[in-house]
Amino acid sequence: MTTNENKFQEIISHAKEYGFVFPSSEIYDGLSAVYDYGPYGSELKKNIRDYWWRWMTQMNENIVGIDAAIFMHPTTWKASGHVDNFSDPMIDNKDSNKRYRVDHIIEGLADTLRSEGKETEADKLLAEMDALLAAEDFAGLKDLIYTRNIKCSVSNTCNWTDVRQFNLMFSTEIGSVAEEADKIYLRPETAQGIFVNFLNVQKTARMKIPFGIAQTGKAFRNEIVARQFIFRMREFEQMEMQFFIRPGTQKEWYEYWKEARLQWHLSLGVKPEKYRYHDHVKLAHYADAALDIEYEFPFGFKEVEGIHSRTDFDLKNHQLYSGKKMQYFDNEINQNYIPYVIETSIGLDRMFLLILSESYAEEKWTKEDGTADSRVVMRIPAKIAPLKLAILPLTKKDGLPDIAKELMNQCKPFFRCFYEEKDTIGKRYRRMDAIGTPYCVTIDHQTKEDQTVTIRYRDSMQQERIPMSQVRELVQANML
RNA sequence: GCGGAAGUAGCUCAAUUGGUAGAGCGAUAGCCUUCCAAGCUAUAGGUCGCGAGUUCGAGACUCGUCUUCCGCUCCA
Repeated sequence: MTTNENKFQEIISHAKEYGFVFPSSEIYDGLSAVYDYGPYGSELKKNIRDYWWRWMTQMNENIVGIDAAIFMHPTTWKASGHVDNFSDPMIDNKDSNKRYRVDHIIEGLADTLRSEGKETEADKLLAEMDALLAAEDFAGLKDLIYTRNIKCSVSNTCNWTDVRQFNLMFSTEIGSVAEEADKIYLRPETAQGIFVNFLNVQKTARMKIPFGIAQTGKAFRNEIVARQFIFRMREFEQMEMQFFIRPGTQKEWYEYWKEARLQWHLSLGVKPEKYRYHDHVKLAHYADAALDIEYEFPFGFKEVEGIHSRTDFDLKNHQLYSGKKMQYFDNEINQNYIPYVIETSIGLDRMFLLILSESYAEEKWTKEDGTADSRVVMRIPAKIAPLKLAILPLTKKDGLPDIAKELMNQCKPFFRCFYEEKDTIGKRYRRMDAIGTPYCVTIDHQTKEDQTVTIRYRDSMQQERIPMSQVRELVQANML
């Protein structure tokens, strides 16, 4: 465990030192739990996003993409249930100025009762609380806290404020005059942008059920605690796909996407034993089945992607709130219905962290002359590596840089290349290992005679001589 | 949010009892022309996280504050 924690620290340091991830606004001491992606990080993130996008849309003829706005009509979030469910009643103690979730302090009392053997009393208390929460009876909740004499653990007093709703959605005002009616939210999930466009997409792209709509984009949640580097951030990017299906077929499609999405992860060469499914016991308000695909991060198994069977909850509610029919006419069975939905939702930032965790390695070995040698290598899969190819003239004399630049010009329209003539060749290889460049090509004096170059492979450190004319094809062949 | 720890150059760390802020690595430029880091020369880079206080004098002591990490908490 200790070594894993160290490894996590090393990954974070490495990410900063080599231009993958910086703390946001670092010159102002940073902004808590907000991060910026650097030169190599932004490339890697883009490549992960593109790889997902191609796999979802290009490789599935029945899935199309959209790019919806972050701002949405306020009613969207009433229909989706976020206004009611994405928030928790809170209460503040006036003496200590501490804020608590109401259900937590009441559950705390129930636990105390249980530990005193008063099981039935504890159950009765929780039942009472659930009824009040369901009825949104905030005054009743406050009474409950007072009559049970629940005290603040800091000030040890009962001097409470009223119970208030604390929303986990970020809000802002649209328009230059701040009025209640103009209050809008930053989307807490990208999914709703897909649901409200269901009819537009289905009609314009002439989609037939079953079909999917994919989208990537930023979402915002005002988490009480955001931690663990880029794992839990208040601003994050999702890659989501909503798959619309005939009601009653949700079980089989749920199973299908559960398996298909794991295959996507494995296609990046991640070891299968690092993944596991985690079925949700407590289901969210919209779901009739849900699971997480978890990855073993240095800090334990954590969710990377969620597969949710969302039923017709979202479309049905948008139909209710908007008054627009969110229906599909199915020719095969000659019926109108509101489609059911299977959602696959993956956190791009989490996937990024997964790739860093999986790729980062420190290697040590003994050289032929008996001295120790080592390197830090990022074994990032070639298809998503920030740089694909480094082109290195062995020396900067004898016209070698000219040949190298010629190869550079041949390759750079097709993939990201990097040119470097500074320092010894070994040092340049190490630098490329540290940012995960899968291929290095060296131009030497022999190149001038027979047009061959040395290609060096990052993972094996093996090298071989190939004709310079084959470099582009070789790299491209390994990018898919 | 609570508790604990930490913050000095890009990184890792020094600086005696409170007395002029240093090294290695890295970076940049040049030399060398070398197929797996750590050869030579030079240069740049720091209001010691920030703000007060004590003191003739603070990187060091005191208080506050910010940030990060760990644990708890939270987590659609």
